Amino acid sequence: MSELPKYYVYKMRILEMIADLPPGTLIPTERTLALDFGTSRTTVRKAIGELVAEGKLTRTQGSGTYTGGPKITHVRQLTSFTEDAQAIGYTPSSEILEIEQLRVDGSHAVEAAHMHLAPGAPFVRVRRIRLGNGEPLGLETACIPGELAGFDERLRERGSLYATLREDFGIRITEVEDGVETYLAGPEEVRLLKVEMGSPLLRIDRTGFDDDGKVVEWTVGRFCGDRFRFVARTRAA
Amino acid sequence: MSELPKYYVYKMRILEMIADLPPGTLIPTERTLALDFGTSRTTVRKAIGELVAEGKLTRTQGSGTYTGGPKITHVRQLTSFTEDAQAIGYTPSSEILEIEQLRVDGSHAVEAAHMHLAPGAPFVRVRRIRLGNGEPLGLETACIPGELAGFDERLRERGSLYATLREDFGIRITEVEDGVETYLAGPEEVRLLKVEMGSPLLRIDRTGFDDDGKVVEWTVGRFCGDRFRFVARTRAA
DNA sequence: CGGCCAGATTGGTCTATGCCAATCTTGTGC
DNA sequence: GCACAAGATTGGCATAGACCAATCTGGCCG
Repeated sequence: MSELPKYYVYKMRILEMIADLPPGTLIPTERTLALDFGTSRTTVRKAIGELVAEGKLTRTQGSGTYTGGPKITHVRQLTSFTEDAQAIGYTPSSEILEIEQLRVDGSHAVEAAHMHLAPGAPFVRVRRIRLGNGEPLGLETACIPGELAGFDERLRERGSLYATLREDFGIRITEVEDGVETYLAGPEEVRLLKVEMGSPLLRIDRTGFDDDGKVVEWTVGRFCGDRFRFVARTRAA
Repeated sequence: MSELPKYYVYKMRILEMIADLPPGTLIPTERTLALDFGTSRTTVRKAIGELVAEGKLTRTQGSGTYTGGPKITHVRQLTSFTEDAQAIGYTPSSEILEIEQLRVDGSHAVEAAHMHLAPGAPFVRVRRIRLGNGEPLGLETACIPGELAGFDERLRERGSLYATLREDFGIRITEVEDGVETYLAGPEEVRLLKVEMGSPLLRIDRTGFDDDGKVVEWTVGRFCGDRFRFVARTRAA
């Protein structure tokens, strides 16, 4: 017996098989591969499962398993998703799920902590799906402290959160802090982002400050790790 | 039957079980949990597997499954691992695996592309394990274009790559671009970082530029997604 | 020709089971 | 008491098979 697990050996063999295939190519079925390799379907599934998590394959129940495409690179500087996505050359869009004007209560402990808000303080919460070229890339929840009259209509009109804050409400974000960590997809992400249960996501949270160092934005996004790449460029002081 | 997969239901039940437990607490065995839940061990393993990938549990063969600790946050500005890690309050260290003075050949296609080097051009490659408080956090491979005489000794002496480049070789990095994406652990990461096969990692690549915009550093790191959090802070122009 | 339905195909989940490898425990012999 | 070896425990890997759900295909019928 080899030193490596079988499923990992097959993973590498499948990787070779698909290396030169164009994106979207159908590969043999799990049952076929199991027969070819002389192993069980369970083992093949584990191998394919990792390749799916890495974005090299995609599975569709009832249809088959296909090769995947290249990653989309996302440069995030002092701009927003909408603003900088356009500059890179893919078409960004958003689907608004929910806009609410809220007041801090017991169920907003996390938000309140990040924005330094006392119980009862007003804030706006926006939940959106982020799309690139029509494909869902991530799920983003943005919170802005304060009471913003007519925010709903303004945002739907402009499309860009940052532009709306700047143009319509005079809120200027001059410094941001981005945090990135890994996260595994749960039911909500599966449903909205069309990823597999348990596939790794990038959890990106952003805190935006104004000139006075006050927190004027707090956003959490869960982006597909296999379709997304976070880039930050930093200059010397 | 519920709409959610069983393994996901059990994952949540286990999550509740361990919510209030201190880090390092032993939880029941997989076989016990399978009996308690009235399900198979395979299903319990899948549930536990995801919790492990998220860093909430750790498994040790022959010993048992234990609750995990909180994440370490890593702020990365225009500094290096060594330099900024100290500021946060945990003890960073490195274990040098390999230092080589190389020349670009066919096996260095990726490195050559990122550093804009022609075949035959010299560069130094350093492979290190990054530790925080003695625990392995990541695996980093740094490449620096050029022929750096006595680099090996200087680096081992100083410990910090950036300090060595700056103090001993007059190389100043004034701008960096960091990229972050997800990655799954393979055999090498399993061996060196003590993570599970297939667990999600943060793959962080950094390109460093000097005043002239020339690439003077290219680094790739694979950091434990469950122990690591990447933070970038950006100011307005 | 177009629309619809039945069956085949394919991935998704789960079970039951076996053996291996790392670790821990226990007891024996010195 | 201590060291070491044997056995028990625990997670790691793999198998074979079953059933479900989504999808696709092909043929029938209007």
